Amino acid sequence: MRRKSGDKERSIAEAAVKVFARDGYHGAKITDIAEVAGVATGSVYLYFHNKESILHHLFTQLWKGMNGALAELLARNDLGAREKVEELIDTIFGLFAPNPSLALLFVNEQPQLLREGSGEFMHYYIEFLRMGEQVVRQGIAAGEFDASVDARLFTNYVFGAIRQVLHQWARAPRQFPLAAVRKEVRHITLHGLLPR
Amino acid sequence: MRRKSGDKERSIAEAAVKVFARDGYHGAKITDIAEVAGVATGSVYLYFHNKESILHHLFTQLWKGMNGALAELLARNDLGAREKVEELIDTIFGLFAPNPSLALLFVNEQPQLLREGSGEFMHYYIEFLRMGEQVVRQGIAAGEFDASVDARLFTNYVFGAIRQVLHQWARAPRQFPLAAVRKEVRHITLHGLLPR
Amino acid sequence: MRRKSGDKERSIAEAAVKVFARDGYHGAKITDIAEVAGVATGSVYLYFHNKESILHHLFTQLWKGMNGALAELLARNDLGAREKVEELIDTIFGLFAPNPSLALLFVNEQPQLLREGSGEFMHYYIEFLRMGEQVVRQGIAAGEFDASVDARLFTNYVFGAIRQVLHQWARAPRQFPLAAVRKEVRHITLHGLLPR
Amino acid sequence: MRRKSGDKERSIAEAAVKVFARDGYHGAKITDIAEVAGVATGSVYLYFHNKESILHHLFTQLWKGMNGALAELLARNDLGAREKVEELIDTIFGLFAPNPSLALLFVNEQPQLLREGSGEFMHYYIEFLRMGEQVVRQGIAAGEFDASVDARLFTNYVFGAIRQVLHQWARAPRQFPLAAVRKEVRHITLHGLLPR
DNA sequence: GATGAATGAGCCTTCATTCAT
DNA sequence: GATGAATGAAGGCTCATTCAT
Repeated sequence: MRRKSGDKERSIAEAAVKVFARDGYHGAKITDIAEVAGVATGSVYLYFHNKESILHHLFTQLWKGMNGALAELLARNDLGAREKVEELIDTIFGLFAPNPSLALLFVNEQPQLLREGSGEFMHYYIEFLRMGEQVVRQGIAAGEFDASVDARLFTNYVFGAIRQVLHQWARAPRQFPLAAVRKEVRHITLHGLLPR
Repeated sequence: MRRKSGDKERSIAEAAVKVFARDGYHGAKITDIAEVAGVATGSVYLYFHNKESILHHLFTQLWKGMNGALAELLARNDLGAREKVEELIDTIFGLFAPNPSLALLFVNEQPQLLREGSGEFMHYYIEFLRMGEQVVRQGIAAGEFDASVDARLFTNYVFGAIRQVLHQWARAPRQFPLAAVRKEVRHITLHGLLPR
Repeated sequence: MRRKSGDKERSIAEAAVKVFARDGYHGAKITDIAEVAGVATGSVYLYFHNKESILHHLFTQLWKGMNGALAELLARNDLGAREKVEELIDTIFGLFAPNPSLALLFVNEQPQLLREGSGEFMHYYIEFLRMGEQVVRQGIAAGEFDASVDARLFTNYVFGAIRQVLHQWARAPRQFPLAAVRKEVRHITLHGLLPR
Repeated sequence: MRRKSGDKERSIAEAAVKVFARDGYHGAKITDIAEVAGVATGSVYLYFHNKESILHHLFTQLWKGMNGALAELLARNDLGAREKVEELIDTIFGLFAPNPSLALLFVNEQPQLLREGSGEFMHYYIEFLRMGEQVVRQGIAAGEFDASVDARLFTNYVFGAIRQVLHQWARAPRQFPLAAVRKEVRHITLHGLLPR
């Protein structure tokens, strides 16, 4: 059985993750991506409109996934707000765990993409944050969370924290074992630095 | 003859902050930096060896400042660990407050620079994190902080959180008034999400 | 797909000979070479690493040819030393005859290249001179040549003489018809200025 | 006593000889010449119109000297044609002997200058060759030289030969001691390669 | 006159994108 | 669809020249 053409698109996308992570978006050459993907340079343009659209495709995929996971979580009635937060942290880590390159890409290039402020992924990103805020608000309303916390700011705060920690892990997976990191993050997020 | 003026170097550096923040390092053109600085293109090269060295200069300055502030804080005997943490957060915000562009530059380009893993600023950056850890450890030893916290991870966590929050502020200073943000960050960092 | 054609490399090389001869190496613009070659600017870099390597390529080719011709000559048993010298002079002229631009390039740029003292062509150049000396020494040993002549110096002397004469010819082929020049050079080289 | 301003012009010219010889005309930077001359960059332009004119000045001086020496020689009645040729060779070597850099400059840059075909020095250069031819013709007429020699070509031939030999000497004065070289050149020029 | 900082035109080179095969 | 050679726009950097001091 021959590979379907969808496979080629996927292999280009996967190659792009690696090369973008390794060389940075601007340092990455289309030719290198094609080589890693095992296709000809020109073939990249059969599946993607241009270099930028590859990056956007990756971020759209990524944020669609994060968004979907959070949406699912939000809908569950069997979990309290705190459990949802814990679950969300686990989900995010789980999403990146198999692919450190993806984490590096995510950490390194997201700021640049935000500068432009456009792209399909923005939709998912913004909604993701909004849903995050909602969880916090629900928790506050239910008395589970500290009422003095600003939901929007807190969401950003945690989001940035997790990104940095993911970055450390992706750069040196041995020094920062993911299981430990994940647990620690949950704890800090919930309890802060002061002792109970 | 005309004397080489420190003013000109500074104005180029300041222009670079603006243009790098606006267009990103790779999108920034030396010609634009020169224009914003009010000098000729070639003059940039009287003060900086090349484009990259401008960026490194800015980050070195930045981290020297952060590092110095933290070193000073660390040396003070009149403050407890918690007060030091609070003070540090204030200091960082204070450092960026007058210059949102600097915050954007800092957030956008630092990941790229870390990928290379070299540069004078790295020294200050690494020591900065190390000193951060030390404050946390002192606090734990003094019983001020939760002993179950991992100092290194926590420092990274907070660092990432602050970066993200700064980013939000720099992109929309009105929506995220700095004073409020700063206070909130102190609170979350210390108490976490759960109510006391 | 389009196949990388040896023709294109050759046409770039030939264009480079013309443009280098006309404008000098430093005055020559890659864009002009590409234009003369009938290719796009960027195509030059598909076949050559950079401007300098084009020049080196040309000189390597040139000296490989000169070297090969002399090596062949040296190996022949059917010729005496005097005949070899005569033949060599003819060969050199024959090599440049179809291409005055090549002679100009050779005369104008060789000194600059020697200043650097590196490059693949140096190997062939040095060996060429060494073989020239050897012919002279053989002639002396066989009693064909004046024993008081210093082989090394003589080789350089004649080499310089021929270069200058070639230069004159290349600048004004009409005024210095090659056949006459060639004959005259043979005569002077062997007999000098004084009458027999 | 203060240095006269003529000194400054001379020191720039001398510096230019060194720097041009070392780096080549195109590789030489005005700033470097100024530095070697011990003056400010801008001062160079008080004495020379531009970079090219420095080179032309040097070559004009050089050829004026060569020209003058030959003119003097030509006018002497006490010497035969052969003695004049010998004397001329000695004169040329004598002119460069104290300054190898000048010889390098002369050898390396003359071809480039001839490409342009203009400049005051051309006048002296052409007349120099013409006088050289005249000596040869006088010698032929007097029965001192081989009548079958073409005066013009011979002059060029010898000129090129001497240039190359000078080049070798200037690059490695030890390996090619000037006195020996000079004597050898006289011999070859007069007698050629064949034994008497 | 002297200085050297400032200028800006110019060119080599890269690489995203195209297109003949 | 697939290929990879070909394209050419764009920009970092140099350095001869100028000019304010």
